[in-house]
Amino acid sequence: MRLLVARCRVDYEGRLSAHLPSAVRLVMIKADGCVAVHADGGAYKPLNWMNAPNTLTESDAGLVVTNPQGETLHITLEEVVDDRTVELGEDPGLHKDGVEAHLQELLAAHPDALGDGLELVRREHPTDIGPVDLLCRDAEGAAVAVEIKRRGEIAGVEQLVRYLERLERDPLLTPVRGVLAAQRIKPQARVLAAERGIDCVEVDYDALRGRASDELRLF
Amino acid sequence: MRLLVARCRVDYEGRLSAHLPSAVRLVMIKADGCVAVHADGGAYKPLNWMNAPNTLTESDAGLVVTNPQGETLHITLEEVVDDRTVELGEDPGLHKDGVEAHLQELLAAHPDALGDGLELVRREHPTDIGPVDLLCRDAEGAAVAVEIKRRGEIAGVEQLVRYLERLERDPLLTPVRGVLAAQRIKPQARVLAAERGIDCVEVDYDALRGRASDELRLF
DNA sequence: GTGTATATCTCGGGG
DNA sequence: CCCCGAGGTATACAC
Repeated sequence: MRLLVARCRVDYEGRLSAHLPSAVRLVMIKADGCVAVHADGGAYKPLNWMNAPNTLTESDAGLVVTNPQGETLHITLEEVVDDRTVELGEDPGLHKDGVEAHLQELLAAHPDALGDGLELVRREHPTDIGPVDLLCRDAEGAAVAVEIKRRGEIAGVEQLVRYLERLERDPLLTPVRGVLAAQRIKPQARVLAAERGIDCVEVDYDALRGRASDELRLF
Repeated sequence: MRLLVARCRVDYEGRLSAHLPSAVRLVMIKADGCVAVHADGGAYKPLNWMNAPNTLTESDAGLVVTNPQGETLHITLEEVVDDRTVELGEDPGLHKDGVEAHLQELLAAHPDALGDGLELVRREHPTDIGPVDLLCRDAEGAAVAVEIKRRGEIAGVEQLVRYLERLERDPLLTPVRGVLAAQRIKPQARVLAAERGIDCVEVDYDALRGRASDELRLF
């Protein structure tokens, strides 16, 4: 990784045009060739960048980065403050826990957390516009489609409505009830869900995980 | 800005849990206090980060960053390879051209690009859930609501459907036709738009800009 | 502050 | 390869 601190101007031409007037900034060039120009603030997003794969040419004037789509990033160097290269090596990568996939696993194992007597029919039940997270049957044998989100927002309700439209057309399933399950559901999503006849269930991730490990302990 | 290159382990606890095993990485600490941990590849997104505002405490063991929401980032330092601080100063900021706002300007000036005989009534026509990008009348005097996107996706169709629901309630407007205008429209968005009776128009940004500059040249 | 819409989104998965 | 969905999305802006 090369860390170049310099007074520079930057111009990007591609999906849009973007220009940075002269200032001192950090130019980070990674081993895979990707380039990012950072100011001393503004979260982790760079002011300007070019992802790999690209071709980088350097001259006294500065850097020109071009990618296969014909986008260009021109970095005009006016004064180099610091320029060093460090060896980082391969990164073993990030391990995440607590994303939607885990919530889906837990709810597939414990569908009754979504309603008494609910039983799983299948996960990722396919429709022609994408898979429904969980398809269940309730105690009366009626079909229940479940959309799972970490955070329940309007988009999640609309997604479930689209699935329900499709599922209702299946004579083996109809009528189909809809359930939006999330760790937190926003008030506006609740309002829209109510209008569309969809039930909302807030799920306690830690409690579910606790149930899962309790059961493991029994065996 | 402080650029710390070190063998480290990183643990984030907050909206999810994320862990990085030991490796050499760049820890970037900006003047506003935000922290980003970068590997030597993978575009501009850091492996782990903590945005400002936060509190940063440092010891021999490493860094602990905490934000007001109670999220924590632990960076355990095992071996410091390099550690330097550079002065960057205030950044004059980025100037952009070619985003959705510009497409809206161009289409407001040339509504007939969306359909023969279309005329603009107003931009950003207000409804109680937000403004419609363009409200037009067609050659027969019927109302047309236009939603403009750089890329037409399902969310854009849903957005337009919500606006149409509201506009239809206005006796001076109803019936209202919907048009989704974008530089590119994805297949799934087309399918949903067709079901909802919404027209799709792909717009050539460069051609529109050419028309605009042609007209300037006439005067 | 919440809510809404955008983004050169990035990133990963599936066909 | 493209399409699609998720994200600790981040960011700007209106209310």
